[in-house]
Amino acid sequence: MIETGARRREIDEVASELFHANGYAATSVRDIARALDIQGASLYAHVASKEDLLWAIVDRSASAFEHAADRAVDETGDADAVERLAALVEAHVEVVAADPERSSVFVTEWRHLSGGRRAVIAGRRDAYEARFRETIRDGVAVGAFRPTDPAIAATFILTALNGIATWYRPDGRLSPDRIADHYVELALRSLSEDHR
Amino acid sequence: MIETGARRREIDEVASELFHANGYAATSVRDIARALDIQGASLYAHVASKEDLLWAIVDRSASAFEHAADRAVDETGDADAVERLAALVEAHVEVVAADPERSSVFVTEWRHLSGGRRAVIAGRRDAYEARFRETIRDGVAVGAFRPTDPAIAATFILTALNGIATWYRPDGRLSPDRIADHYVELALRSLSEDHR
DNA sequence: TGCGATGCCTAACGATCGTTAGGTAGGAGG
DNA sequence: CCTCCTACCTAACGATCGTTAGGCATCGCA
Repeated sequence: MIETGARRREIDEVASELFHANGYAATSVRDIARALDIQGASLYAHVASKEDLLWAIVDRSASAFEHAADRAVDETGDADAVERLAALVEAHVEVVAADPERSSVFVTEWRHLSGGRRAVIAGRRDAYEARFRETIRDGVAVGAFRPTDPAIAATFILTALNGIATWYRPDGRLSPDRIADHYVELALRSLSEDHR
Repeated sequence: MIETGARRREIDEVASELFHANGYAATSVRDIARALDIQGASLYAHVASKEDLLWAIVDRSASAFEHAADRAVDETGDADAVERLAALVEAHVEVVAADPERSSVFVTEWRHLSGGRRAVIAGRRDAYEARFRETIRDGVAVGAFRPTDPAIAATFILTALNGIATWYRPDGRLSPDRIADHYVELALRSLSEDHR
């Protein structure tokens, strides 16, 4: 029975911030408790283990990316691969900007999950990456993108996208919209046909 | 007096592997010692502290990137911005491929350095990123690249490049040369003028 | 008025952390 | 032969780790 109350959500948020700032392994349960002005042991009234905290953050973030990609693909209908890739990139940027801490924890800390959970996340990441890869493959097939290795191109674009989570701050110079516009442009052009 | 003997180099290498695989904070001194078949305390005959180990790895990796970029820029002479950016990207890929563990530790674990050292590395990273940024700015100025925000473009390209360190394995499907070729192509096209 | 949640407390557990102290075995060089 | 040096050992330090046990106050609701 997973707790989902208001207090639990506060705990998740604080944990996200600290895991983002210092990393999962370097953040102690007592660090999280101190940020909430309670004792370390008191956290265990809400959480079964430290790893469960990480799991809650990573699982929710993975779902956010998946749902955003679902929505993006649905909305573009059966448009061409170029538009679908643009929608995927835009959706990804929006998810990151909506919660950069959680997203960055998802991207960088999921390896600290143990065993089965790590495998589950690895699978979901692969599936998510496959959407980009296959959209690129489709675009190459119909001549919308230049002939290139879809796996390399997808990894290139996705690692660039994930990098946003590590540097984006809501109070920074760039609005999420501007970032999304630029990244869509950079990603699409990196696959564009003519050049020079 | 910094030790540079053969044994110390083995220790650095083992530490690189473990910091890459599990992260700095999640790797104990005794983990490193076990991989060397010695006792944890014995490491302190070679190293002053765990953080000094991280520092040695990060400092050497930073120098590798800096020297490679120096060489790349020297060799292209006063060629145009397009060629200089291509040389920078290629050099970066080569450094990563030459020692992926060390590079990935450099990219992901430098925040665990304390105080002054972290600031030093932050500065060197900024300076390195500035080379990309200014090359892009030059290219935009002379019309070799489309008009775009050089800071965003540089970050886009560099985070994609750094991502290589996390997934590249020497025994993988892709040779360093092929990766470099593809990444140069992707990076240059992302900045190219005409499109569609 | 009583009752069960809810939310936090103190105290403590065994394990593990980075690190220090002090000692020993073996090889190189005078 | 003696001495220094390198490389490692055992033992232990105080701190901190994740986690458990058991108790106490406050609240909504019957």
